[in-house]
Amino acid sequence: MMKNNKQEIIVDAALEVFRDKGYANTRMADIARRAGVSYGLVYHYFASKEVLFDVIVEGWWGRLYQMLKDEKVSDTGCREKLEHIIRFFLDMYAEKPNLVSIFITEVSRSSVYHTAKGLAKFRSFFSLTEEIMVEGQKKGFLRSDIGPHYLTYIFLGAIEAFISVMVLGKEEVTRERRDRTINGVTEVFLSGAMAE
Amino acid sequence: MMKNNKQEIIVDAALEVFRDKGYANTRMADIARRAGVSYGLVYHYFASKEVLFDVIVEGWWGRLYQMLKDEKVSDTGCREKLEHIIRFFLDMYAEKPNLVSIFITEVSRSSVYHTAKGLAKFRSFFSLTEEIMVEGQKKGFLRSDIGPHYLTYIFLGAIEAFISVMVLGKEEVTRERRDRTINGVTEVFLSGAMAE
Amino acid sequence: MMKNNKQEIIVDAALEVFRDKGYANTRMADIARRAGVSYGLVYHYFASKEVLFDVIVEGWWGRLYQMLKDEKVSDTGCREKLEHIIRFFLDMYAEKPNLVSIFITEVSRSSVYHTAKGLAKFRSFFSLTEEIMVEGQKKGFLRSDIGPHYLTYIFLGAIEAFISVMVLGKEEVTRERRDRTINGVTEVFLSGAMAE
Amino acid sequence: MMKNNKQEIIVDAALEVFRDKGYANTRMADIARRAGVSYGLVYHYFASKEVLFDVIVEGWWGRLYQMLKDEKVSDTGCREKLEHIIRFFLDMYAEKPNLVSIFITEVSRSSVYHTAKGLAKFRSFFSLTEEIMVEGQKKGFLRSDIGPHYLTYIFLGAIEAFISVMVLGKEEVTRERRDRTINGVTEVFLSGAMAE
DNA sequence: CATGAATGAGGGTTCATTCAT
DNA sequence: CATGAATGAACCCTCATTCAT
Repeated sequence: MMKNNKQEIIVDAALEVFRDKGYANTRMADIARRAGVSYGLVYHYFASKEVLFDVIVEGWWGRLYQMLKDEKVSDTGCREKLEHIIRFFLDMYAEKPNLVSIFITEVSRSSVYHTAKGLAKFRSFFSLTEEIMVEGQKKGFLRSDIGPHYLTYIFLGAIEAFISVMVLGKEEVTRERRDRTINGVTEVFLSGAMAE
Repeated sequence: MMKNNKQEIIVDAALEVFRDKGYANTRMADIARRAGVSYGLVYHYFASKEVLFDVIVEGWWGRLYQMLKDEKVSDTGCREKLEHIIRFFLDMYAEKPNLVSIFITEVSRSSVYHTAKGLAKFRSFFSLTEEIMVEGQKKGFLRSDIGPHYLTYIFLGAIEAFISVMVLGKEEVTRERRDRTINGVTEVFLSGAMAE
Repeated sequence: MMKNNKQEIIVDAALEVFRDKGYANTRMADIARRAGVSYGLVYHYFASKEVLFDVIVEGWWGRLYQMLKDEKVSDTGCREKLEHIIRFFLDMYAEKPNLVSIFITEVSRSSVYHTAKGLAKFRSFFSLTEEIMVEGQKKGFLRSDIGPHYLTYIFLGAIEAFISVMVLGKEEVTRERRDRTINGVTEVFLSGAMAE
Repeated sequence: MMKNNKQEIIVDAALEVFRDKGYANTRMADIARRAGVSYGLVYHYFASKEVLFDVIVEGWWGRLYQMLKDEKVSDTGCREKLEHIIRFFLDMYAEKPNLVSIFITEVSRSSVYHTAKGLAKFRSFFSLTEEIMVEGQKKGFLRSDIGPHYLTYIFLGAIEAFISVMVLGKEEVTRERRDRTINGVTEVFLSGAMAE
C-alpha cells in the first residue's frame, strides 16, 4: 500500500500524535520527532498537515466502506451483518486504536467544519448501513413500522457510544469483552430493552 | 443568572462562533466582532478563551444534570423518564441549537484531551442515566440479563446519533418531528428492531 | 495623510530596510526592529509584507502621477515641463532617497512586481509623459519625424539612468548638481549630442 | 565553451526560470524540472544557486565587454559605433531574450546583486562606453560643453528604456523594428528632439 | 554521472493576552 | 466600563544544500 518505509513511519507517528493531542494541537514538529525523522521529511512526503491528516482519514473511510460493501453483497442473514458491523469497529479499535480514536474525536464529531468533503463521506456511511436495514425490512426480519433512517441512527449511535466510551477512557478490548458487546448491542437493538 | 447585559451578548456571540468554527478555529476577535464589542471587553468579563468556553459548557452540563436529577426523583414510569430525556435533547436543540452543537462537536472531544475535568463530567452524565436504567431493571420494567451499562450506552448513543445528524446537517426540528423521533427511539429501544 | 504616528514610523523603517536589502531579503523582523516596535505591531497595521510594500509603492505612484497631471494642465512651455519632470525625480531623490531607490531597484524592473497591476501603473506613467511629447510636437516645438513613443523612451530612459547611477552609488545630490543635471539632460535631449 | 551537454541544458533552463520568476522566486527544483534532470545534478555542475546565476551573468558581461572593446578599437566613426552598441542590445534580445531580460530585471538594478562585485562590472560597462564618448568629443564629432558622463548616461539610459519596454511587455523585435529603433535613438541622441 | 531522499535553519504570519488611556 | 494599540511566543511551511546509493 505504502511504497515507502519512511512514509509509513510518519503516518504511524501522526496517528499517535493526532490521537494524543487532537488535530489542532498537533505540531508537525511533534510528528517528525515521534517518527524519528527530520522536520523537512514530513513535508517531503506530505504537502501539509491537512494532507497528512486526510491520508489517515481516507484510510479509515476506505476500510469502513469496504467492509460495508462486503456485508451488503454477502448472503448472510441480517443479524449476522449487524454483528459484523459491530465487530468491525471493535476489531479495528483493537488493531488500530489510534485510527478509531481519531475517527471518533476528530472526524465523526467535527465533520461540520470540513464541510462538503467530510459530510459527503458521512452520508455514504449512513446510506450503506441504511441499505442493509432496508434489506432486513424487505426480508421481514426487521419491523417496517419504523423508518429505516431511525433504525440506522439508533444502531450506529449505539456502536459509536460504545466506541466513544472506550476511546475516552482509553480502554482496551479483550476478545471476551468484544463478544459480550457484540451480543449485548445486537440483542438490545433487535429484541429491545424491555423485560419479557 | 447573568448579571450583565454585555456579558450575555458576548456569551451568545461566542456560542455562535464556537458553533460555526469550532473551538480551535475561533478567534477572540471573531467573538468580539460578532458581539459588537471591542475585544478588550471580552477579557474584561472572561479571563481567557478557555474560561469563556467553560462558562458555556458549564451552562450545558448544569441544565443536563438538573434534568436528569429531576427525572430520577420524579415518580413517573421508566418509559416516561426515557422519553423525557430524549425530549430534553430535542427541545434543547430547538431552543439553543448552538449550545447542543457545541456539546456534540466540541465537548466530547475536549474531554479526551483535557482529561480529568471533562471526563468526570461525562461520567456523571452516564452515571445519572445509568441509575435510571438500574431503577427500571429493579422495577422489572427493563430486562436484567443485559448490564445497565449496555442499556445506557445504547440509549444515549441512539440519542446522540439523532442529534448529531441534525447538527451536522444543520436541520431544524418541528414539534411533529420531535414527537416522531421520541416515539421511534423509545419504541426501538424498548421493543427492539425485530419484526413481530 | 497617515492618521497614525506608529504607522508612519513603520513605513519609514520599511522604506529603509527595503532600500538596503531589497524586497526579497527584507525580514519583517528587521522592519519592526528598525521601527523600534514589536513584531506584531507591524501586522496590526499592515496585513502582510506585500501590503506594506504596496503602500509604499502606491505613495510613489501617487506623487508621480500628480506631478505629471499638474504639468500636463500647466501652461508653461514644453522645455519647462520636461525640466520639471527631471527636477521632480531629483528633488524626490533628495527628499526621499529611499523611496526613489525602491522605485528604481524594486519596482521599475522586477518582473515579479509587474504582473498586470504594476504593468498598468507603468503604462500610465509612460502615457502621461507621452502626452506631453505629443503636445510639444503639435506646438511645433518637438520634431515630428520621430514618433512620440521614441521621444518618451529616450527622455525617461535618460532620467532613469541618472537616477540609477545615484541610487547604485548611493550618491547625494546638491542643488548645484541637480541644476547641472537638469540642464545637461534637457540640453542633450532637445539639441542633441552632436557638436555644432 | 560548455564542455558538457547537460550543463548547457541546465543553464538554458535556469535562464528561462530566472527570467520568468526572478532570482529570488526561482527554486532550484524549478530549474531541475525545467531541465528535465534530477536536482542533485544541478548541484553536481554548479555549487549553488548563486554560482549558477553568476555563470549566466558572467556570460552576459563577457559578450557586452567584448563588443565594447571591439568597438573601441574599430576605426569606424562615432555614429557607427553608437549604432553598433544599440544593435548589440537589440540583436542580443532577439537571439537570447531571456539573457537580456535577466540583465534588465535582475542585474541592472537589484541593490542586492550590487555589492561591490556587481557594481564594479557596471562601472566598467559605463567606462568603456564613456571612452567612446570621449573619443567622439576629441574628434570634434560630439559636443564638448557637456561632460562625457552625461552623454554616456543619456545614451545608455535611452537604450535601456527601449529594452526594458520590450522586456516588460515581452515583445518581439523584427529586423525592421530594430533598424527603426537604431535610427530613432541615434538620431535623437545626436541631433536632439527639437524641431528644425 | 545521476538520483532523490533527507536535513534543518529561517521566514512570514497568527493570535491570545496585556495595558495605557 | 470600554477601547484597541501593543506584545511576542509559537507554528506551518519553504527550500537551498547534502549525501547515500
